[in-house]
Amino acid sequence: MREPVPIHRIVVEARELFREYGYEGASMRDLADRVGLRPQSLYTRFSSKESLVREVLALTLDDTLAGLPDPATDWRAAWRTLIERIAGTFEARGRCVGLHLAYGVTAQTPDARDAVRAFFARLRDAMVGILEAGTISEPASVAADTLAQLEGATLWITTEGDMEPLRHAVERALRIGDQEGRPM
Amino acid sequence: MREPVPIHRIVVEARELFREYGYEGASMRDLADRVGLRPQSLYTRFSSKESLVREVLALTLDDTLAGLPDPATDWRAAWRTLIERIAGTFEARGRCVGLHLAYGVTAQTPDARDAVRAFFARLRDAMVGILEAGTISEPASVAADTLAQLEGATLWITTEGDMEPLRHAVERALRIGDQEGRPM
DNA sequence: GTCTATATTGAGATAGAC
DNA sequence: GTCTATCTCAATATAGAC
Repeated sequence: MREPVPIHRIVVEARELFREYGYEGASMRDLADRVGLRPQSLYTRFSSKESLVREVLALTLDDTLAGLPDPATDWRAAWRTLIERIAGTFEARGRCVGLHLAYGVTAQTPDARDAVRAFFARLRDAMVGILEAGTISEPASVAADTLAQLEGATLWITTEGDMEPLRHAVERALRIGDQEGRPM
Repeated sequence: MREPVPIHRIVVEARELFREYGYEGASMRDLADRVGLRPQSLYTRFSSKESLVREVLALTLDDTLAGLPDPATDWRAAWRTLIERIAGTFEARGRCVGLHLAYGVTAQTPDARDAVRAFFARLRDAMVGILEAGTISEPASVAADTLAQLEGATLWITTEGDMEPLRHAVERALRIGDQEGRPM
C-alpha cells in the first residue's frame, strides 16, 4: 500500500505544465510523470484534462488573494502586496499561467474557457475593491489597465528574459493614487 | 491539372490558426482543410510545421512595417500609423499571433523560438527608430513598454471582448512626446 | 487509489504514382 | 504540386483487477 498522491501536489504540477506549455501543449502523460503516477490514474482524481484548468486557477486565485492586508485599514498596503505578488510570480516563473490559458482555451473546451474568464474577473474585482477603498476614480478601468500592463510585460520576459518592462509596469501601478487627476 | 495553391494563401491561413489555437493547437490537417489540400501536400511547400512559424512572422512583420511614413519627415505620423496598425489587428482579430507563439514555442522548437525572438526584436527596433527621430528619451525602454501595454490589453479582448484597455494603451502610446519629462 | 491493458483518435511526417 | 497509402508515435480516456 502506497501513499496516495496529495491532490494539491497534482494541481501545482498541472499549473507548472499549463504555464510553460499551455493547454494543448501540456499532456496528462507529462503530469503523471511529474507526480509519479500512470496517466490513467489521474482520471480517478479529475474527470478530464479540461477540469484541471478550473482547479489550477482556483488555486492560483487563492495564492494571490489569501491573507492580503485589509483595504479598509490600509488600501495602499493591500494594493502593493497584491501587485508585488503578481509581479513576483511573473519574475520567478517568467510568464502567467492565466494568460497562457486565456489564449489557449477555445470553444472546444467551454468549461475551461469559463474558468479563465471567471479567474480574471475575480482578480480584477479584487483590485477594484482595493482601489475603491482608496477612493481612486474609475477603479474598474484602472484595475483592468493595471493587470493588462503587468501581463503584457511578460512578453519580454519570455522572449528575451528582460524584466525591465515588468518593473516599469509595477512602478506605474504603485504610483496610482499619488496625485489623483494626473494623466496616466 | 489544378491551379497550385499560392504560398501566400497558405501562410495567411497558418497565421489565423496559430493566432487562434497557438502552436500546439494548430494542426497541419486544419491548415490543409482551409486551403483545400491534403495534409501531406503541405510538406512539399514547407519542410515542417515548425518552419511555418518563421514564414508567418515574416509576413506579419512586413504587413506591419511596409510603407510606413518616413520618420525623418514626420515621426509622429510614422508612430501613429504603426500603433494603429498593431492595435487595429488586435481589435479585428482579438489577439496577437506573436504573443500566442511567444508563449507557445518551447525548447523543442528552437527554430520557431528564435523566429519569435527576432520578430519582436525587429518590431521593437522599428519603434525605436521612430522614437529616436522624435528625440524621445530612452527610446528602447519606451518602445518595449508600449508594445507590452498593447499586447497585455489583448487579455481583456480575448476573455471578455472588452476593447477599453486596448484603447487606453493606444491613447498612452499616442501621448508619448507630448511633453518630454512627464511621468508615465 | 493505483495498476495493467486497451480503445480510439489524431498528430507530424515520408514514399512513390500521376 | 497534389494525390493515395502508409508509418510511427502520442494523445485522452475507459474497463476491470488488486
